[in-house]
Amino acid sequence: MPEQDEHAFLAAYDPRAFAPVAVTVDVVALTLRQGALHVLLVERGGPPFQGCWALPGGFLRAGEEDLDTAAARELAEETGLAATGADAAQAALGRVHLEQLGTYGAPGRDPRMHVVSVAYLAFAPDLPDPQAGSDASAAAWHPVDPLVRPEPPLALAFDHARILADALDRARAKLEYSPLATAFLPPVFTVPELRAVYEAVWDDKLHPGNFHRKVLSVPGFVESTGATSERGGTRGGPRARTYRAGPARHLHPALLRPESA
Amino acid sequence: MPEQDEHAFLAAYDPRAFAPVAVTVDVVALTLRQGALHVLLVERGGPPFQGCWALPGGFLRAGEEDLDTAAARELAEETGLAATGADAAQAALGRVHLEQLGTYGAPGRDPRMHVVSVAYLAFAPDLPDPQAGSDASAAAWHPVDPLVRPEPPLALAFDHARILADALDRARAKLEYSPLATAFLPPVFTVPELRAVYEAVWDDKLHPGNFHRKVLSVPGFVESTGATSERGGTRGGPRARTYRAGPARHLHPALLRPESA
DNA sequence: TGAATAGTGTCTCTCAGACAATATAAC
DNA sequence: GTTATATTGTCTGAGAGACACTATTCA
Repeated sequence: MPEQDEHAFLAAYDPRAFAPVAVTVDVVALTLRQGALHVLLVERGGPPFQGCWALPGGFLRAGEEDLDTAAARELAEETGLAATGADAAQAALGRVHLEQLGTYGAPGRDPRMHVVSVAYLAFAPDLPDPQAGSDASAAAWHPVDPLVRPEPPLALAFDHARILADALDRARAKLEYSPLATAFLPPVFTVPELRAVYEAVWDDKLHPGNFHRKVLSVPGFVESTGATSERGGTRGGPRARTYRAGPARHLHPALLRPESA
Repeated sequence: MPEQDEHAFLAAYDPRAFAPVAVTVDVVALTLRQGALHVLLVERGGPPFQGCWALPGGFLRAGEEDLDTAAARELAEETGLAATGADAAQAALGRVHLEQLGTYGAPGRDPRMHVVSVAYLAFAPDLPDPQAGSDASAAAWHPVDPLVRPEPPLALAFDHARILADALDRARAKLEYSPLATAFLPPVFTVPELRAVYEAVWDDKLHPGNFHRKVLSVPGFVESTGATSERGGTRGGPRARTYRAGPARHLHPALLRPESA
């Protein structure tokens, strides 16, 4: 029997006879701050990649938790919001949308051992800065834009730049056919605020009039509250009507991205 | 320090101190046979779920291979096509489209230990039956339709019924905006054959005239060969022109599913 | 008062789908 | 010949995008 086949034979019947594999869960948490897309990063305290920024994440608690649970736990821990106990922070975390992005398992992606990372994508409303003193004392929200340039001024650890790029692709695509843009906003919002989300994620200007008509024409996307915003725009203009997220899980018809050739 | 926190502390610094996690790669291989969608299943030779049918898969070779590589290896092994060495089989395998579907890691999904499975989705042209005598002597193509009924006559092992359902959702969605329907067909095909793929996967009748015009209007979807098929339809009709898959990776505009409300 | 913005109206172009028509090949 | 199918043509309605217009609010 060739060595390769014997290798496979043993592995198929006793995984413990094999080199160990570690499973981690990493989270790409996206939020909007001052109109710009931000991602949550933590600074690594030890090698490898000491001093580099990385996506928050950690090892799966084997035998205890599902992948989704682990992702939610990591996000709560690293934002420091779980520790504060503040009602507002808890409520904000409760509205976070979390979904699986993909799994990365190239043998050399972690120099210490073979690590398989399950990446999650989180859409969050504007969350406060992570609290100092928690596990995530070296965590902060970073603007996404400089991180994805050809010459990023800040190199991410491991293959996290690739994971971030995949996350942005997914986020941009999801805005087209799902109502997840509302996950970036408070429970009550205006159509211009919703348009700002699309413009920030797609990095493109949208036609205000056409966007407004299109959003209201999609069944179940938004529901009117009957009220209007407290103030008009910062540079003038009438008060906008306010809306809540509607029950639709898919947008029909979709809001297609301009120039998406 | 509470026990839970100490647990996390140890896990963060030495995964080997933790309960082990196994990583497997499972493949949902879909093909068309006699106009119906089929999935590749293997019969389990030992407990748990002895005698049940399951998706082909196996343990990741830690330190040796990437997830994509493992999925391709499993598919080749379990179809038995890798072992035959037949040129036609090799060529068929080379045209298979393989993409990551998702990762499943609930603690109880395998009764023996915590197993995290990375599921892959494969679109294949009509492949021959798996060869007896190989590792996959108990492998066979099964029609998908009975497996997804409310009362399936054949219960799949583990959570593989759920994985199969997710795979079908993904496949149906991907036909809309990607040219992957051509992955179910030989290199040269006709528009009616392509329509048969859509009808089988979507389980719906499409309007022949409109489908034909729509396919030809999407830039880069198909390229004319200039030739026509050898024979007309089995029940009459003129010979159809033949086409190759074009260079487009995304369909613009998309081929929307009927009634996709 | 002036500038910017919310929201609506209108027009055009594209595309999806229904239906019809013609030519070709199996039986 | 009869029937089924491939392919093209035509019509209608929905929706996307461009542009224009009015009303409202900030500075």
